[in-house]
Amino acid sequence: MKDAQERTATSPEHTRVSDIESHDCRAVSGILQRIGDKWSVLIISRLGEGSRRFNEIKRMIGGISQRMLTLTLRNLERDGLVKRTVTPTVPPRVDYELTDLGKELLIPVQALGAWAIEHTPCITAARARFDAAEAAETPQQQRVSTG
Amino acid sequence: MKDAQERTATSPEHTRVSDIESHDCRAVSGILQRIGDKWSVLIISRLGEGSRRFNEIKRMIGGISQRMLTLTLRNLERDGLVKRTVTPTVPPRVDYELTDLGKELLIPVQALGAWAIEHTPCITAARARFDAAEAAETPQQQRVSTG
DNA sequence: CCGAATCCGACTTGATACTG
DNA sequence: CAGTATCAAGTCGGATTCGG
Repeated sequence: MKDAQERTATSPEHTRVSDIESHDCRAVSGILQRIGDKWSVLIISRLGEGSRRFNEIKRMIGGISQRMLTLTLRNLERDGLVKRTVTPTVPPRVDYELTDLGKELLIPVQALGAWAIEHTPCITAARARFDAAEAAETPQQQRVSTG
Repeated sequence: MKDAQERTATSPEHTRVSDIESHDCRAVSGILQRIGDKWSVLIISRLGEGSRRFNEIKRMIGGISQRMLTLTLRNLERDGLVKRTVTPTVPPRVDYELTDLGKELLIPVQALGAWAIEHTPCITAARARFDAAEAAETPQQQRVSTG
């Protein structure tokens, strides 16, 4: 509780940016930032296969630190997306699994995932094209004319 | 180009985290971080209605700085999601619109958006519950037992 | 009107060490 | 095994300023 930086940073007072028209989009944006935070989707996907233990998840993902795993898991739990079950045995055991809400989220997330997998080559190609074009014109021009 | 910090930060060499099984998930994660970066979804949504000018988007979203709008738009353009059209008139005019790829992305994004709008109350409630429970046990205990 | 460049604060992420 | 605490670095985002 010292830093108070690890929780959600959505300022409740700052929500009224301009008008009511954007409240839908902000909701979407908020969800996307929660699940788009680099680890959440990976975890949710793994958990979609079934209940998993802490280090099991850690091992499956590979590259995540305990800190980030704990943090992400707690945020997910906080949002009611995953359920945490502790078994106070001598070697402590904690299992995580998706809640019904989490399982529902899995559906649109996987849809997006399917899109991503299908179109990643397109995006990669687009980036290559863009970078090439940028590199070709930067030395002398801004971004207009040339042809 | 001084800082070179504004472009994508996905390390190409670091992609091989552990094994091949996670390559799908990392693709999803990558896409999610692109579109989950606080402004992309808002912009894509607005652009889904049709072609828009720079300050038009800025005004519609409200709360975004030129810097972020420019940056986000360029990243989106780089990924082949939006098309940029300049009209070199005396007051410069630049229009942005979704490409076909962008329009396709709009579909799963809107699905996720629908989910978000529908379940935001659930999540908010879950958060409230979690925070209340946390506040009730933190003063003396960690996260186990209590009852 | 569109956008680039700079400065700077805040949040995020990670490495490491320590506890139960 | 599971989780916390601390510290350092990297990235993001915003205000401001300047140019076409």
